[in-house]
Amino acid sequence: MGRRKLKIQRLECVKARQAKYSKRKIGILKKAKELAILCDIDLALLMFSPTGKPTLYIIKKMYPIDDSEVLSNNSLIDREEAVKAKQAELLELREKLAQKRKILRDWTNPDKIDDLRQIKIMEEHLVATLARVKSKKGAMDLRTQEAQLPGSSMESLVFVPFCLINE
Amino acid sequence: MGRRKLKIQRLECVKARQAKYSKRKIGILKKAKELAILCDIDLALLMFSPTGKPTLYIIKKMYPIDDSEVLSNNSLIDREEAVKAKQAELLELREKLAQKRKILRDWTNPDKIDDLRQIKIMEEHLVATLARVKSKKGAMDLRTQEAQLPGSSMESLVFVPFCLINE
DNA sequence: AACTATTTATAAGA
DNA sequence: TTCTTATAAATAGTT
Repeated sequence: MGRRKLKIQRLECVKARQAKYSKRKIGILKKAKELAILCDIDLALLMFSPTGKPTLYIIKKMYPIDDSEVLSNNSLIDREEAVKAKQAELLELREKLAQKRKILRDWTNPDKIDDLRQIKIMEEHLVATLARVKSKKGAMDLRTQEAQLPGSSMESLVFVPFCLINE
Repeated sequence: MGRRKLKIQRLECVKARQAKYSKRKIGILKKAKELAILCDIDLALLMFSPTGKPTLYIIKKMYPIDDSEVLSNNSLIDREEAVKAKQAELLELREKLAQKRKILRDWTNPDKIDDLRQIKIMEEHLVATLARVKSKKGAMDLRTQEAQLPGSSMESLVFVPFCLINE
């Protein structure tokens, strides 16, 4: 799409890479936004510039979920029992939430990461874990090929621990 | 790019959304690949089809890191001391790795997620955490706008706990 | 899946 | 960066 056809291969000149990134970044973000709006889907795009600056773009559908909706799905228990169950559940959730909070603090705090080797091990582990989770239901190539995860139903959760080391 | 100009707004017909997704998905994946190759960058794209099928596309630079490299950076300790330090470090890392493994098992096991409410809470927590992490160094809108994370140096790690609930 | 008329993205240059 | 414009590429509507 230009005066001449461009070969898709690594641009050797650093300045050329940066200039190309500046232009095409705008293009791909526009494409992502259009796709998400037209098709009404969730989409996330994460990219690092040649100088290492990350850009995260998330378009997300809204999911109206409220308690009454969840409650109405359970027609086997009556109103009072449901309320008691909910209270117990809330206590449980509070505990779980505290756990998750601790976990995330651990993972997102760059200060705790003490050297390159540890980062590398963590990364390898994340990649391996991601592969293991996916391999349960479908095959993929983690490095360069498109990966297909299984179709998901109403309640499915897809959690992608995403870890990139950047130069 | 077509017989007529298309308004960028949610296509109301379900079949039209699916058809559009099929076509544009190919396009955006090609764009992502070209950008990553030309500019030699890390890039990840995650999207859910209108029927909920996730597609994860990761292009990643290779980072040649080996022990000798790390070792050579430390000119204050001699060879023998370095080896001892490495051994102690390895033990530590083994412990940490076990911790991480446990954490990931927890996060990536869909069987442990027991209802919509918990998923929602987890998601909200992840979004909040992500926002908190980012707000340390820059502002952004998590929902629809492009987010700029700060530039990162040689050893920086960007960890994005990515969680989307899909209908 | 395939076909094309058009629109859109962008390569090269300023 | 930003703009210009010739050209390549993507894709809308249709079969």
